[in-house]
Amino acid sequence: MGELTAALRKHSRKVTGPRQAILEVLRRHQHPLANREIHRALGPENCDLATVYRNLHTLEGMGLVRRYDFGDGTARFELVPEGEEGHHHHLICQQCALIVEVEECFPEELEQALARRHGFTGITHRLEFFGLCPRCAAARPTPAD
Amino acid sequence: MGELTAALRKHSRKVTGPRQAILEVLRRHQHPLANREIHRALGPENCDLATVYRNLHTLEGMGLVRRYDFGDGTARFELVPEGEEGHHHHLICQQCALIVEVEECFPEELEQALARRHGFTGITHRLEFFGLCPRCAAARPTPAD
DNA sequence: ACCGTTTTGCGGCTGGTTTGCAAATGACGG
DNA sequence: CCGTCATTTGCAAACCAGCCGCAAAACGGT
Repeated sequence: MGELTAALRKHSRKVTGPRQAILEVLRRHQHPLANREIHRALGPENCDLATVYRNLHTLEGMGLVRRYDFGDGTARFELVPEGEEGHHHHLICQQCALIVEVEECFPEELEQALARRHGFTGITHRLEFFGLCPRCAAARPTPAD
Repeated sequence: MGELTAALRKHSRKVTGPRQAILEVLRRHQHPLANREIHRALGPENCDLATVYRNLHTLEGMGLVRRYDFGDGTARFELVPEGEEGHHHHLICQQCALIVEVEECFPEELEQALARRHGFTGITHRLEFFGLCPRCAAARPTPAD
């Protein structure tokens, strides 16, 4: 993939096996993946876990990959689609960890107003939704009040 | 404070020194506090760090305390005010960690629509804002593009 | 093919959080 | 006021995601 090569060149980085393999894994999976999961998908034999960590950090810095935090103490990563700019959020099932991508986003004008009111600049936000997916809700009718 | 006692009773929990002390610390501070900070405020002599962790977990489960995640790998806790139901969010300076409470929240109707569309129930969300506070912005004019 | 720079693998280490276990403590009935 | 029993605490060790240093291996441009 030329895009990877180009991005790496621009940062004087090298096109290595692990890097390509990691992006390939992310390309195959459409959900945020944890370092550990990527490592497992690569085959622990082929690449050290530390290398996975380092590369995701690097790729994130180059904007090829986006980091998500679901609050469980594990960072997850998704491939940033071609020319894609804006971020998106997720709806996560608290039971089975099913992840659904969500296009809703916090209203831009509200965010700007908020920033202005407090004099903050360069404002961003982190937003994730949690709930019980249909499958899990069916399997567990009423969670015992 | 009878509310603490009542809540503890309801869960067959005991009213212990550390528990009261922890709530007292949270009552005095209006910002989310990390376990370590609470421990320090208590005087490391008076209560073990592990106890702080355990109690915050317990208190969270009883709804007396609310957990916040600012994405730095450290959980923070705030006292839930009397009869307070709704949560609130925070605006955090990425430079100096200044925390401002914000009343803006993700639009209820959008969240409901989102849940309905995907068949999710019991939906909640986690939302925090990040940016550069006025002080830090002044101290660091242009973050070098 | 050569050389300088970047990466990798490996082991060790950090910092937040949890757990096992024996001793201490709170709740409650007598 | 005291004994009993479940809960809680302190302590230390275990855990876990993530990070670091270093020597060896891989890459890119010549």
